[in-house]
Amino acid sequence: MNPGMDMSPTPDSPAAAPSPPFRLSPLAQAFVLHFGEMGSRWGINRTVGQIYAMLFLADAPRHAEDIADALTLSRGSVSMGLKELASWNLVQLRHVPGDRRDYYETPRDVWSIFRTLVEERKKREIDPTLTTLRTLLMEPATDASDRFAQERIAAMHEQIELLTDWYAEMRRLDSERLLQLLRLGERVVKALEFKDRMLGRGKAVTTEADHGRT
Amino acid sequence: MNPGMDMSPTPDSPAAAPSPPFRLSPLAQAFVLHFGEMGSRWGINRTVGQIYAMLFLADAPRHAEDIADALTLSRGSVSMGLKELASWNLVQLRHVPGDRRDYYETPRDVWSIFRTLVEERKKREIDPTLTTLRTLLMEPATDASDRFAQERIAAMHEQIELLTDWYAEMRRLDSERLLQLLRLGERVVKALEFKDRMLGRGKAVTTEADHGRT
DNA sequence: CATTAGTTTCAATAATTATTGAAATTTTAG
DNA sequence: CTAAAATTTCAATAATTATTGAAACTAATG
Repeated sequence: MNPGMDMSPTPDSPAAAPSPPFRLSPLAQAFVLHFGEMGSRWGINRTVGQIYAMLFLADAPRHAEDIADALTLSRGSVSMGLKELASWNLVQLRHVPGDRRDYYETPRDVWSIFRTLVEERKKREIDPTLTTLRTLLMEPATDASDRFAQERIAAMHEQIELLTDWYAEMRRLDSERLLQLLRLGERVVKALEFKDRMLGRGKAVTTEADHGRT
Repeated sequence: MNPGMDMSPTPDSPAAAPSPPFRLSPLAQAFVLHFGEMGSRWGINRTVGQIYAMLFLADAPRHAEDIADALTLSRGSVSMGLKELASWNLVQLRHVPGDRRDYYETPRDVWSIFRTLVEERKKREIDPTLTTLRTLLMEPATDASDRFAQERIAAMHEQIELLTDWYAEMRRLDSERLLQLLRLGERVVKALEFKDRMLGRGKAVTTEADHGRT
């Protein structure tokens, strides 16, 4: 019922090891290591990446000590890593009857993970910039160079907002419809091209972003 | 014709300061500082973020010393920062007749910047993972737990590939069509919902990702 | 072809960020 | 309420990453 349970180390029974050190298979090991390395590029630290990767592959929830064991991390690191993952909703707490330790697992739907990641990055990487840009646009422009700067800032703001609005729209789709839309990709483009031809608009049409000197 | 040119410092004329230290307006300063701070979240360093921000707002190409001046960075940092931006195609080299220094400016089209950024992140953050996942999927699964792990890896691989394929499709659109598509966002979703209703598929339809225990 | 203005490199150092592990805290069970 | 087990915190330290600036290099000029 509770295979991972480690009973208190009884010194008289040599067979009952204090903690059967949790080992990862070479496959899992490679996966975990990759996520650790990529972590830094994804803006999460190695520890967090590794913990996530291990839980993602696990066929059952794991408790903190298993994780620390398998990844040879300190208990403290694991605790902080799990806390961070939890704050991102990338791990969920589970409990095993008769065991008071916290067990963790990752959401099973890969799409939900992806959504969470995008959402989080938006919050951290885009929203603050949108706020700043808006503030700067309210500022009175004193000279010509500032007026030029504000034009550039306005253009940037507009593009980002367009994207985030679109993202907000897409976020409302459930996983299946999102899939449909992605699979449709090519045909959406074709439809747009067709519409353009029907309206007699040629390739010569350019965006307003082309203004300015050559 | 060439306002930014600083002539060689003639020691006999005291009015000709060796380098009129380039100063940013408070507006530009705030913008530059923000990009510096965000830099770390975007996976670029502060220096690079600041240099880019300054050039983005500039109404004319700037040379390295102007940049070092305005941002109080060392010449070495600016050189390295410009090199990195150039490798990302986020700055372009310009030359002023009669001046042998290199001048830099950013692409004017905000969309092109966005594309470059996405492209770069894909290369650095997604492609290596796709490669790793494929490698791990080729590995023979020895036990049940590895077989389970490979299923999870396969699911992840499939989702990522779907996204990158879609991205490749979208990338082929020119700026105008991309704008159209974004503005269409809501209506694309509506069309999908309509199609579903016509086909008699209700809300009860779930994705295959819902398998597994509650 | 020597001089000079400009650029790049890179080893040293500074700044930042991650990780540990002992101590404090919380939680559960008796 | 107390003891035992588990978790979390946080100051110290390790590891990593960014930045500087002097020296090497490059290219244009007279």
